[in-house]
Amino acid sequence: MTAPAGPRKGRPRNADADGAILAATREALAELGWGGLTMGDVAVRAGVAKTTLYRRWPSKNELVVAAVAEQLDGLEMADLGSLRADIEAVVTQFAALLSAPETQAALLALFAEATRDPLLRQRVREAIIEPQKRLVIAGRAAAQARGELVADTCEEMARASVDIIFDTVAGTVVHRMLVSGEPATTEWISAFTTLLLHPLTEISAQPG
Amino acid sequence: MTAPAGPRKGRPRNADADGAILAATREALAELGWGGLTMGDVAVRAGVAKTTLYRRWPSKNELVVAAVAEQLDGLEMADLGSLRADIEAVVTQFAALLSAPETQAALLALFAEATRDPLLRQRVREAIIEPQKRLVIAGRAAAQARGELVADTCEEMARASVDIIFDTVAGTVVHRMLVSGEPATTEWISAFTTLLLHPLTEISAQPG
DNA sequence: GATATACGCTACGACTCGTAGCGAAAGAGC
DNA sequence: GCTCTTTCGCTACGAGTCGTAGCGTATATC
Repeated sequence: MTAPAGPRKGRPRNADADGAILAATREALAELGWGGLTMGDVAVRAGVAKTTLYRRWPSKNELVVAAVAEQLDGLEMADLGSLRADIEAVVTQFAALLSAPETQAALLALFAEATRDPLLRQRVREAIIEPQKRLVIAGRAAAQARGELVADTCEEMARASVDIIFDTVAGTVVHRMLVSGEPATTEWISAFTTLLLHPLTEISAQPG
Repeated sequence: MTAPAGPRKGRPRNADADGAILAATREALAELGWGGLTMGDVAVRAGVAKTTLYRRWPSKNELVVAAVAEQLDGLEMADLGSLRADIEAVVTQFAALLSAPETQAALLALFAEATRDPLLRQRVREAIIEPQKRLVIAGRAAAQARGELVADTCEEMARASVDIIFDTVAGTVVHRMLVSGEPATTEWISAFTTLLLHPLTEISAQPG
C-alpha cells in the first residue's frame, strides 16, 4: 500500500527504513502523544532524514495509520476447543496489546483525529477496524463447527451480530484500559466473558 | 472550579464569557478537531481576546476538559418504573449526546491526550468519568428498590459491578458511534439492553 | 479618588509542518 | 564502463501555532 509498485530503475529504497520508521513512530507516540509527536523527532529516532518520511508517507496522519495497523495485524484467533477459551484468549491478546502505552496513545490519537477528517476515518476503518472483525467471524465459525452455536438464520443477521459483538468486545476492553485506566486482569476477562456468553448462547439458541 | 473564589476588589470578570468560550470551544472542536483547534480561533468565535482565555484556563488541555465536562453533566438517570426502560433511556440520552460531532471530537481528543499526560488523565477521570458512574449507581438502586435486582452481597462487589457495567455500557456505545461510525438506532439500543440484562439479572440472582 | 483587577490589542520567541534545493550514493539498462 | 533514474541526508524556508509580555483602557471595591 505504501509503495504499491517498487521503483524500476533508480536507487532502491532502504528496505529496513520502513520498519524502523514505523517502530520509531509508535515509540514516539508512547512518550509524547499525538500532539507531542513531531516528524523531525521520528526521523532522528529512526536514523533517517525527515524528507525520507515525506517521501514514503504523505503526512503525519498516514504515517500513524500505517504504524498502528501494523501493530494490530498481529492479533490471532486460535481454536482452543471451546468458545469461552477462544474468547478469553483473544481478549487477553488484545488487552496485552492495549497495555502498551505506545498502542494506547496511537489508537486514541488516531480515533480522535478521525472524528474530524472523514478521509482519515475511512482509512482507519479500512486499515484497522474492518480487518479485525475477522476474529469474530473466525471464532463464531469455530464455535458453530463444534456445535456450541447454531448456524445463523440468514446472511444479514450474521453480519449484524458480528458488528454488535465486535463493538461490545472491542469497546468494553478499550474503554476499560484506555478511559478508565484499569488493567484487564484474568479475573476481569473471565467475568466479562461470562457476561458475553450468556446472551450469545441464548440468543443463538432461540433467535427472535 | 475554574474560578474558585471570585475576585474581591478589581473589575469583575465578564460572567457571560465563560459560557461563550466553552461553547465556542465545542463548536471549534466539532469543525476542526483537536489538532485544528487554535486558541486564537476560539477567542474570535467567543468574541473575546486570546489573553482572556489564558487568564481563565492555563492551557488548551484544561479548556477542553472544562468544555466537555460541562456537556456531560446534562445526563440524567430517570426512574421509569423498570430496569429495561431506565437503561434504554440513559443509553438513548448518551447516544444522542455522542451523535453531536462536537462531543465526538471533544471526547476522543481528550482521551487521546490523556493517555500521555498523567495529570490530564486524572483530571479527565475526576471531572468526566467518575461523575457519570452516578448513573449506574442510581439505576441499580432504583431496580433494587423495585425488587428487580437483589441487594449486593458486599460493598466491594457492589463497586466492582458498577465499574464493569459502566465500562460495558459506555465503552460499547462509544465504540459503536465513534469508532465504527454507526448510529445507535432504537433497535440497536433495545438489542444491546437485552444483551446487558441477561447476565445482570442472572448474576444478581445467583452471585458466585 | 485611589487601588486593583479584567479587558482588548499588538508583538514576540520558540516550535512544528510540509516543501524546496543541493550534492552524493546506489542501483537499472545499454 | 557510462548514462539515467531514483533515493538519500542535509540545510533552509514560509506559514502557522502556543503561550507570554507589555500597553492603555474599562470597571469594580475601599
